[in-house]
Amino acid sequence: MEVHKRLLAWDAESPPSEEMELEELRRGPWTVEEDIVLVEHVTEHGEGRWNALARRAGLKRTGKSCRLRWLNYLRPDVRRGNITPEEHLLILDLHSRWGNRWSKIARYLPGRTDNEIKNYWRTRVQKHAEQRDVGGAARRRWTPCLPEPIHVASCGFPSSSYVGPIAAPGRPPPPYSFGQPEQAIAACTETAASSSSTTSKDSLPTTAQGGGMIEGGEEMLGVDGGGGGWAESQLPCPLNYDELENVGWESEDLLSGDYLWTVDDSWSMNQ
DNA sequence: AATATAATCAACCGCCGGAAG
DNA sequence: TCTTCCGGCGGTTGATTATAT
Repeated sequence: MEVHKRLLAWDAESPPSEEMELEELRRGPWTVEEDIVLVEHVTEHGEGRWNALARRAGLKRTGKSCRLRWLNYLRPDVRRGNITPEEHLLILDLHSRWGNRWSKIARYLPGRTDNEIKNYWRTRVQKHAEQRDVGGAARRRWTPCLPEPIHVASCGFPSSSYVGPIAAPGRPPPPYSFGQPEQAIAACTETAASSSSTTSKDSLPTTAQGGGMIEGGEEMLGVDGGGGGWAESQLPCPLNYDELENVGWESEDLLSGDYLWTVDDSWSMNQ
């Protein structure tokens, strides 16, 4: 709020010149110089009012472009590097609930941007899905299958309605480690509550859990997720990834998607 | 070593909703 | 109440890099 006031005052102090308005906007990759200017101005004046910021900074960029550059690249807390197995599973899980709500999903992955997650999904996850599924039907179905194995892996027990397979053939089942589910749920709820602008609109229906979602695969991949899902207050227990590794579930297995796909394949065979 | 192909990622575009005038 | 502006979001594109032939 304070920042906003400061920006308003800042904007009023020096209105944009006519020449600047007429100048051509730059597009394409950002230069180091532009980055420095943007970082300095955001540091000094704070985020928001991106159009004004772009003008004041003398950047020949749109406000949108500045915002995007800051959020996706220049922001100090942005995390770079490979997606970890934990993040991978979390992305799969959250996507199964909310569909392509990338910004929403990104809130649960500190330091990751919606753009990064979106790219990750399209290039790694979706690609893998296409390779594994030539027919298309299974692709639409696979995502809703994921929450339960993840739920089991992280919480140690299946949800009540789940009837699908848990363990991949030739593998030990994921560990059943009860831990403290109350704490986990509380932690998740807290996270959900602290995420900005969470409205009832964003919380998907709570009717279906686990196996109940399998039938609704088609809708699940659409924007806004469609049918079944969980409310945010029903987010998963934090993934107990260490325990997965302790019983022979390697990071590579999870990241390669083989386990996840095997789950889907097994489920398909049961039908 | 050169070329083709695939994978990755930064950036842009268009739409939508909310705030302000 | 209507209009305009701006920020946010998801989808898409295009450039760059990596890998295969």
